[in-house]
Amino acid sequence: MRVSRAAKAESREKIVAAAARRLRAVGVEGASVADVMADAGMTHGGFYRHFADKDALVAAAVAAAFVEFTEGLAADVERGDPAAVTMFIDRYLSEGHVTHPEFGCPVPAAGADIARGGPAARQAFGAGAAAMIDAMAAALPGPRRRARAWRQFAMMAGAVLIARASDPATAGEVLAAVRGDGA
Amino acid sequence: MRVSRAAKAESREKIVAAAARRLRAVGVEGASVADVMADAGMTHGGFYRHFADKDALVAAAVAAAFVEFTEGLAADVERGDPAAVTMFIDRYLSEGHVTHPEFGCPVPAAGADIARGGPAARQAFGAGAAAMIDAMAAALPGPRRRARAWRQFAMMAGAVLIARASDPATAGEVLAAVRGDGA
DNA sequence: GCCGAAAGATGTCGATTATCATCTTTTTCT
DNA sequence: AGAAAAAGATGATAATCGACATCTTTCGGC
Repeated sequence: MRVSRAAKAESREKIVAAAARRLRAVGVEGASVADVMADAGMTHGGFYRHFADKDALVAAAVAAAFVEFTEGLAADVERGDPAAVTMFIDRYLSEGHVTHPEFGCPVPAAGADIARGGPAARQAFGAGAAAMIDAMAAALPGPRRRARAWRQFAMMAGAVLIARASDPATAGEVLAAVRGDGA
Repeated sequence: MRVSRAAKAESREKIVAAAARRLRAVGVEGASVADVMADAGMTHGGFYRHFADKDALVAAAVAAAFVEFTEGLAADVERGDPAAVTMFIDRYLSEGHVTHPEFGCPVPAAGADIARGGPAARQAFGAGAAAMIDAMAAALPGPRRRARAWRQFAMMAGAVLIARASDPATAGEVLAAVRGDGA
């Protein structure tokens, strides 16, 4: 059952979107090819018409996850909203982000998995993170914006990672400490 | 071939130490029971004489990994070394730590895996992280030590995670930015 | 309109893994 | 000392997963 060019492109997008979500929810190894294809509304058979192997899918999914998660920030920055970074920080440290990694930042959700993977995924990961820093730095006032954006972002990613992996009391403590930082 | 009580305790320690290392190197799912037992110098058969299931091993290994990684810091703090935190930070952000997760901090190496695991592992993770913050805060001058320790630690963990998962250029940028922070 | 090509379905295969069963051998308790 | 218990070795099992083969059906080039 061959489909049109447009339908194939649509299929690929569905696969990548499904992988981007499932990858953040259950990790790279937990996101089986068959499960991702089922989420995309297909069977596992057609997978290798779109990707050479699972590594290629992971790389594409990481890139898509960064774009999806950064959309809001990028739009606010583009509009010149002076509260763009503050709103992004609040969202990042929100309870919703901690409890729903499948729609969240790829760094705490899949960073360690990507670190163990191939260079293609790491390239996509680094590019996605750098793009996010571009947006943050553009909306930040004062000097040394880029270094300050990296530090702020690293702190948020670490806090969400610790909060997700800890008991509720410890999670609350680290989130409160990082939320309290006015920088 | 039954062994003595002392030998059993020694076996258990070897299993936990091997799991703590392998868990940080290849992740929870990558660290198979058989591999861990082989690292400990045994076959997979005796595993369930020590642990109810793999989750129990992971919880014990996470606790051991925190203790092992925090040993140096805790000793320096105990001795009253004023540079204890500074030395810990330098070690945390060193190239050796980035490239050798098997001996490093459990947060960037296994945090996401623990977040997806059972409550026993999360309890051990939170307790280990809190103990690390105890040591840092005790050696930090000034007010609000505990919150500042959490922020510093979250930033370091996030930076190492990003560095490991990114291309070399991006990794160098985030590490330089976080190293440059005098706090 | 025809024919080669290919997207996706169905099925399979080898490898891996957590867990359990059994057996041997040595320890520990009485 | 003798008997029961158990640590660890060996082996097996059911489930899972990545990857590939094959088949069907439709698309795209002529």
